[in-house]
Amino acid sequence: MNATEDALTILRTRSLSGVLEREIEKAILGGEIPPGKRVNENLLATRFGTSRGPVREALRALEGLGLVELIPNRGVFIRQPAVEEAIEIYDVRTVLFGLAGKLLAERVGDAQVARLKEYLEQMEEAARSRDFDRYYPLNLAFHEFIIDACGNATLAAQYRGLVKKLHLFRARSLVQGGGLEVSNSEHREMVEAVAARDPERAQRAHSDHVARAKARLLAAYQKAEAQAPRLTN
Amino acid sequence: MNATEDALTILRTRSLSGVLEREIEKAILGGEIPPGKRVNENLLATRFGTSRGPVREALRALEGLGLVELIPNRGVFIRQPAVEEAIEIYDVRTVLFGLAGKLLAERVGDAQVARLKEYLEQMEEAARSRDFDRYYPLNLAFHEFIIDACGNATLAAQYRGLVKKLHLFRARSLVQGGGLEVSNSEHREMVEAVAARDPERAQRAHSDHVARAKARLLAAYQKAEAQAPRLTN
DNA sequence: AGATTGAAAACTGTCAACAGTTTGCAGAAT
DNA sequence: ATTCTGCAAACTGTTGACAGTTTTCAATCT
Repeated sequence: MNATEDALTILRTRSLSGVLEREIEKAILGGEIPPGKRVNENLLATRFGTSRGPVREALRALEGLGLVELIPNRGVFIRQPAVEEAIEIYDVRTVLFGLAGKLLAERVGDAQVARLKEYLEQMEEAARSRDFDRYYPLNLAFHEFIIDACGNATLAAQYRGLVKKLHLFRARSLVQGGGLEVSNSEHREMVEAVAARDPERAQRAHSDHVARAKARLLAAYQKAEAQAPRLTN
Repeated sequence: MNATEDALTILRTRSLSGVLEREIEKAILGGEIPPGKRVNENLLATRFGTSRGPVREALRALEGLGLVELIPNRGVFIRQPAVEEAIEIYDVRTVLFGLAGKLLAERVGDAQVARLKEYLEQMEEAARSRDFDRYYPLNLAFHEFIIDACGNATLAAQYRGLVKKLHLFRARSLVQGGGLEVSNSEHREMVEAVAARDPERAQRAHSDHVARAKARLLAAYQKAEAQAPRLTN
């Protein structure tokens, strides 16, 4: 039953170019194809065992997501956001995440609050033991949970698109700058505001969290720039 | 010179599928292809004198914009947002436009303030004389100006995408509900806050403006629903 | 040696055709 | 009369090939 069900769902939701889109996106975000580089349609086609048609369709979809850029007669290139664009993205993320916090506080259920507190405790424990490898995926899941639970699919889609673009930022290693404890005290305030069902406070807590992350990124970036100016070219 | 320049720029920025994308988008937003209807690839291809390849690429791009939906083996369908999605979009627009107002207040120049006041006066005049046909494009240009002048291209792209989606909302005639004078007093507060270079006040004024537009839409929608429930199915 | 030119190779843009699926319809069975 | 069945038409998904452009590289010239 499992096998047939799988086959059915696969066939129903297939669309070669759809699969290709996800697969190519994975290759791009995984850094397999370095930013700035041209994407070779033939290479991708042979790699996935298809013709160039579906590959081109997938690339056009990725262009809409802002992950690649299409230059006529030269091909598609992996986009490479400059600092300015990263800042733009952070500003937009700030208000989007704030809205997510507000909406969540308006509709959150007890079970969801429990989940949030669970995440919080696990992250605090990971932070105490300086276990970054454990902290990072928890942090990701925590934010994903909020974005999903706020109940606005439009917001979720836009937010996820921004995060993907941010992954192409060349100095994205700096995005993590800021330390675990600092970030976690902000998480606590977010959860408390949501648990109190206080939309306004939750909105402020959530947007402040991203705004501070932007400030941390900027500080780390300027520091790195001073040490190795070549990074910024 | 004009002709050669035109030809050059056309050739440089060409890409048949890019042109097709804009053209098909125009056909969709213009209501030529009604929401919910399937788009016939062959028809579009013959209409524009191309083969189906570029048409398919353009449709995949439009799918990314959220204007059409792709169902495997059945084709692409014009999306038809429900009220719930329209509400979602308004909520996101609210915070995006608020951010635009804040950013604008932080960076606005005297010339831009003058332009804003110009728009305001023209709109007020049109409102006084109940000239809706003159008011509507002015209102559109006013909002476009703010979105462009705020200096955040990421925000502008997202905002424009949302507005396009809203055009597919079946009861979009209701979007205009609310009256010219009400809306214009809100415009005045927005411009004054920006002119005062008060980011916080500008953010509130701008987001309140969209939030009130959402409320007006909802009121008009529920009223229409009570009169003709079939609209809501 | 370095710059320049020209041809070949590689790659993108587009097309027409074929395979497989869905849809519409006519005829048969109930 | 209505439902079911099976066939035909229409349409989507995908492919391979061809045309035109860009890139690479070697031979030539300064």
